[in-house]
Amino acid sequence: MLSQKKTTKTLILDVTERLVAERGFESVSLRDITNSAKVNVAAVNYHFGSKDNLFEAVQCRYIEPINKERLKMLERLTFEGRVATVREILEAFMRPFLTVVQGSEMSEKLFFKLMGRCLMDPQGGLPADMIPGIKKVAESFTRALLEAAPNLTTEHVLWRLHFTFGVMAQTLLHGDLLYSLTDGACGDPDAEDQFQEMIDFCEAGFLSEKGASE
Amino acid sequence: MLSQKKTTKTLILDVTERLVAERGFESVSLRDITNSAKVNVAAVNYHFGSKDNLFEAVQCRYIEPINKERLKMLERLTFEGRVATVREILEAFMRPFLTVVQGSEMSEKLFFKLMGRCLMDPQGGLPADMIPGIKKVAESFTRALLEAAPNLTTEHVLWRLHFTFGVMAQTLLHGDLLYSLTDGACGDPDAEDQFQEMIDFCEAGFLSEKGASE
DNA sequence: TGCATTTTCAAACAAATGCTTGAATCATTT
DNA sequence: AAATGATTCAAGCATTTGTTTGAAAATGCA
Repeated sequence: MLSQKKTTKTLILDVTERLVAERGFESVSLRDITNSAKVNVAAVNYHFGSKDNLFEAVQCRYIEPINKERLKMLERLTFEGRVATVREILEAFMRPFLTVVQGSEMSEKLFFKLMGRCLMDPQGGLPADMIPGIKKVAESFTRALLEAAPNLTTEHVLWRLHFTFGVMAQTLLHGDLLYSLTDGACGDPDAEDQFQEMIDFCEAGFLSEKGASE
Repeated sequence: MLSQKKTTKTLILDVTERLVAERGFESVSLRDITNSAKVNVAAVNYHFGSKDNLFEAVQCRYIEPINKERLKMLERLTFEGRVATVREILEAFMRPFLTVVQGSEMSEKLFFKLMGRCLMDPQGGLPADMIPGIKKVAESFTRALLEAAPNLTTEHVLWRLHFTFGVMAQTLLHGDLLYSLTDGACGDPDAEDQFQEMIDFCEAGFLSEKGASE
């Protein structure tokens, strides 16, 4: 059946990711979760083993699909030895946040906040089983960017990927701030618009000739 | 006397900012602080009133001087109607982190981490008496950037300042990550170098013609 | 149906949390 | 020295924290 009753386990997961998105990992207690989900406290330890494990599950749930989607997009770009542009690569790095949110039942705003927290707060270090995936992403994108901008040293590509990461995390976590801060003067923060703004900014940053080997 | 014994109050402040830099606000307890400072638990409430007040003091201690220095640098740039360049303005926005750390007795690494936390974790919302200063900085820099890049709309300047903020926070908080991650292949993260890399990246991002009114 | 497994529940656990108390100690001034 | 105010201290406060327990309820299977 399509609309079967939610199991306790996924109910806990859903409530947790909502609370974490709103308040951050460190500010969410087990009681906050179980009260909000109308579930017994012991259920968390029964289904997940511990609070830490629950938080790991929350972190993996979307980050893993996003990393897979990133690699898939990148692979398509570099298919049969084709050299992708910096802009295309950055798009492959960022757009998966937009595509994956549509497969979830969270609102865009909450989803982005949750992702921002996962990027900035990685609870107790990154979950161990996520690390290989992350390394793969970092390596693949670094390599692709080196080919796309051959006048940049590895060092510079790493730095600029690092900066791109900062732009992304900041926008995910506080992308709604600009809108509320300027009483809407800064335009409706439509996700696709924000996305294009980020790409514009980071592409230009990447292609800067300053400091590049001339 | 120049080298008088540290008062309990500043001792607490020093230990707190070290622990917060290392672990983040939410993960530091009163006992962590008082044990590490070899001071009675009650001393915190006696000298600061509450844990929240102590954290506010930690946040204000350096951010306020930094914001003052930012405004001073900006004012010097725009003296007598002179129009500053985007690069000069970005430098005025970021360099104060470098100048203020030299006046402190913290290590650069810890200081940057602390600043990153203050920017990303603002504990319980920003301290009330910091908000006017922050607004002043935001307004002044937005105005200056609008003059420096007259082809950009207010909307775009706000977005790009926002992105610049992300680059800065990410680098402050995780600037050491790149170094350790690549086993030093990414070069010694000398603060001045990092600083120039950030400026290069953000200047180019700011000056991007994509999306600007042509 | 009856049995076995899975899931839920109220209750309690020890540990840690921020904060307060009232007496003791220190410093400064008269 | 005496008195006054500022500071330190051990001890305890009430809550909240994550986790465990053992019995009840629900579920799946024979």
